[in-house]
Amino acid sequence: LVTWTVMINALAQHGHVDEAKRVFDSMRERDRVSWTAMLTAFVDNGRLGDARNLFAKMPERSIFSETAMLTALAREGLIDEAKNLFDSMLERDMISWTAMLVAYADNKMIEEAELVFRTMPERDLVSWNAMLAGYAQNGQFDEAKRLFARMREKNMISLTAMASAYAQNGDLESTKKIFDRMPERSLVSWNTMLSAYAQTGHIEEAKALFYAMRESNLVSWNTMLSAYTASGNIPEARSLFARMKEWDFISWTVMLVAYSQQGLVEESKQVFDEMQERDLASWNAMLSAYAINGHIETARNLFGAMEERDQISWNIMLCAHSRSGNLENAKNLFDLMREHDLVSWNAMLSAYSQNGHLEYAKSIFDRMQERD
RNA sequence: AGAGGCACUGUUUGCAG
Repeated sequence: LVTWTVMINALAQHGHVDEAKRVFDSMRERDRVSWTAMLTAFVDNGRLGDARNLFAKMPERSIFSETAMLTALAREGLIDEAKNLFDSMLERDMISWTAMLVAYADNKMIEEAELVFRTMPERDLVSWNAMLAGYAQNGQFDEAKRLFARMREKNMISLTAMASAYAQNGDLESTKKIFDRMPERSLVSWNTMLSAYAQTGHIEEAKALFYAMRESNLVSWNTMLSAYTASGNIPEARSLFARMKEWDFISWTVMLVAYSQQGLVEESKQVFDEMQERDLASWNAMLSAYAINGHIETARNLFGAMEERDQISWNIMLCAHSRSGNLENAKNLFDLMREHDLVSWNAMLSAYSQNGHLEYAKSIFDRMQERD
């Protein structure tokens, strides 16, 4: 039984989910461990539907399978379902509480995450790290710093998370200070340092670090790629892109955006067309390429052709109309949107002000729930 | 002896910077 379960894990880790499922189906007996192993096999390979079916069919749930399912739901943005599952759990341990914390943080619900962190019965280093990363990833830099200062125990992950928060804030010096003082560094830590150089335009340092790294992965290559594109160095970016062994959505999108930022929409479109598969962010990037380069009609058509749209897609169109002073279109879009975030409100604010409706702009401003 | 939680890269936010 154990051997078979190990097999499922191994197969799933190499992306052979269907093989894993065949092994699972052929097992004479299964225990809770093998059920959970199969569940995470689906989850790790992005098969939420299968994971749900399996979860529904499980003879007995355990805290393991429930936590795994909770995380899977949250990663798909199904935070309400994740919360319901959490509430229905018969027992919860530190891991499931932390999973719930992360579920909120991943869905940008930082206050809820905070509440979980404060109310959970006990916290270990992972919980602290999760809260720290939650702050950092949601742009709550001061909160991150404060929490970091309060931590009585820190490991490599805590240090890397804090370094990353500094990097995001453009504070190269502090990032480097943490990095240099780290007792041990993982590839992720190195990538974080690389990213700090990239974001602050220190190309030479980025390059030196990149080539000095003992090992590198796709994230390192993508980061180096964005170091070049962020500084407008398309030729170097192209050459690096050509030397890459593998590419993911991010690599392609970085190139697409680079062209768009130089006003080279045709080149962006070429990149887009060369992509074998596209995710929503790459569609949005293409949409934005048209929108910010004055091809609003083309953007509109693309928007209409998209199978899936998120808040960002809508904002791109809204901002395009707002920028071009088309108040009516902006307003229509705004009314059609399900949700309005800061970006959408700002776009409307700017549209009204541009058209001389200052008082109305003021009234929008007063109605905004969040401001920055 | 086998299963669940944490860190790194891309897409939207102005006539100011």
